[in-house]
Formats: sequence, C-alpha cells, structure tokens
Amino acid sequence: MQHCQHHQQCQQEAITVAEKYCATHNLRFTPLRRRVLELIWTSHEPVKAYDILDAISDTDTSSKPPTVYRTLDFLQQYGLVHKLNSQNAYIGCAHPNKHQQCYFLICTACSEVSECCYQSIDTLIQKVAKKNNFTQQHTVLEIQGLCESCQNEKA
Amino acid sequence: MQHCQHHQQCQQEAITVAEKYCATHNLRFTPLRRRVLELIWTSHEPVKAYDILDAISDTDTSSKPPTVYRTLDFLQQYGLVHKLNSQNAYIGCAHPNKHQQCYFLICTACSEVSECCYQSIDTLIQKVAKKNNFTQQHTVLEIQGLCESCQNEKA
DNA sequence: TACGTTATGTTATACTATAACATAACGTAT
DNA sequence: ATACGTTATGTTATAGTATAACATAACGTA
Repeated sequence: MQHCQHHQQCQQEAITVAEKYCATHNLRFTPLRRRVLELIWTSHEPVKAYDILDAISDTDTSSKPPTVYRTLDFLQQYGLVHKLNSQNAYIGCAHPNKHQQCYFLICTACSEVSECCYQSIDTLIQKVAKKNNFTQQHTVLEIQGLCESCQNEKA
Repeated sequence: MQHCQHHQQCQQEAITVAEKYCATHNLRFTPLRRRVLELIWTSHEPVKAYDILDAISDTDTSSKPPTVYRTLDFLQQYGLVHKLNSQNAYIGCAHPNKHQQCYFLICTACSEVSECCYQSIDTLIQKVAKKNNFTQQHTVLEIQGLCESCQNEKA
C-alpha cells in the first residue's frame, strides 16, 4: 500500500482549503461539515457513508443517515468531495473546482485512490461527445487496477 | 427521446448473438438467462434489477433477488450485459467481448444509453495509467449529458 | 425582534445487493 | 441406466445504500 509521508498534513491542508473556499463563496462550513470532511480525509482511501455515520455517532448521538448524506451532498456540490460510483464511497478532493471533471485511479488491492486530471482526457471525451452529437454534462471515469506499490508487492 | 426504427430487431439480434456466444463457449443459455436478457433488451434504456425481478415474477413466482442478481452476474461475466455504475442499472451489449472496455453515453433527459467504444479512448487511458505506473484492470467511463434528440427538443 | 433562509433533527421507508444453505437439473463416465 | 460431480436455481434472511417528508433550530439581516 502506498503512503504519503505525512498524511495528517494532507488532511489539514484539505480542511484549510475548504475553509477558505467556503469563506470566499459565502458558504457555511459548519462543525458537522468540517467533521465529515476531516473523516473523509483520514486516509487516501474512499470512505463509506455508513462508516462516516458510525464515526460521528460516537460524539453526536443524533446522527442519522440523512445527516451524513446531506453533508456529503453539500461537499460534493462544491467539489470538496467526489463520489466513486463503482465503490459507493466518497473521497476528498484537494483542489475543489480546479477542473471541470476529476478522474480516478483506484487500486483494487490497497483501495487507495488518486485523482488524475488531465486536460488530454477532457479534450478527448469532449471530442467523442461531439462526434456523437452529445452535449456532455458530467463524466464518470474510474480506472481500476494496481498501483505501483501493489504491483511491486506481488513481484 | 431517440428511437431506433425497429427495436424488436435489436432485441432479437442480441438474443441470437448471445445464443451463439454461449453455444461457442459451452455456456448454458437457460430460459431464465434468455428471459432476463430479453427484458434488458426491451429498450435502449438501462434496466433496474428490481424491475427485472418484477417482470419475471409475473410468470415465475419463485423469483427472488438472488435469481436476478445471479443471472446478471452471468450475463456481465460474458460481456452480454454491462452495469452502469452511476445509475445502478444494467444495459445490454450488442457485441460481447469485441472490446476490452465499453464506454457509455447516457442521456440525462431520456435515459437512453449508447455504447461508445473508441480505440483512441483505450489508448489514452492506457497512457495515463502508464504515466502513473498503474496497471489497468477495468475502467468505468460513463459520459452523462444530452443526446441529440433531447437537445433539439429543448430548442 | 421579527422574518425568511439554511441547516439539522427525526421517523419512516425505499432501493440495492449478498450470504448461506437446500434442492434440482445437467453432463458424463462407468 | 445409474451414480456422481458440477452447475443452476430455489429459499430464507439480512446487509448495505439512499431518500422522502415533515419538524425544529440556528443564522443573517431588515
């Protein structure tokens, strides 16, 4: 499994980015929203909605599924979090709204996910859409496979 | 909404293809599997598992969720059907195992789905994977937007 | 402080999918 | 033809994912 050296730093940076983003855009970064985002940034693995619910239930007994899903909706709406459709799980985004679309590399061995945002992909998808007279709104691209570390471990 | 002129023909062809595929590969194309595949090919819209269950329950009272999911597993395994992860729905494939990967254009207005299999996409994704030292296993690409007909209807 | 808006609480339920074990159908070697 | 291993389906139960609908609370501002 791949590790970033000081993950707590990723987490803190992500929270700071979110704080600033919300401040700039006049959005409320409430304690609940902060808490959920922190939980999602606990690792680079995607997190399940009900795992978030379990975690916040420790301190907040009034948490119910809508508590989590509404918070996830908010975070997704502003690009702070993405849903991985192939996993029914959620992952933090380090650069909210920097790209139109975010694409993902998902390791099937260690579950780590990395974003991969290339203009060349956007361009090609746009081209494909155009060729089919299709107006693109949103695109899900999830590339599943083995990350570098997990390939090496197998060898 | 976009229509193919004689959809029943699509359906029949798909069944014939599946029949041959199974015959060639020594697979059992049982009545249940045929029935489910026919239901999926009733339209070019993706079909929900529980809608399939409702449909087959009309004639087969012993149908339960595993009946459907197991059949879908079989059909997916041999590329006769694909799951659309962003919709939790299933769609027939006209050319089982012709491509490594199938990609989709999903109309958010009329729900119609068309496959879009371009070598150029495969190539680019492979390149992106390589650049990240990632070994690709399976890729989900679902492009959501408006199909030609639905764009025109809006105009 | 009164009021509209946004966020959260609360209850209930809908929707999606699988585990685990039992029986039946099929294919084939004897 | 029959016995046996394999594959398919039946059956019961439950796990996992997500939303509807309505109530209350917190916030922001005129």
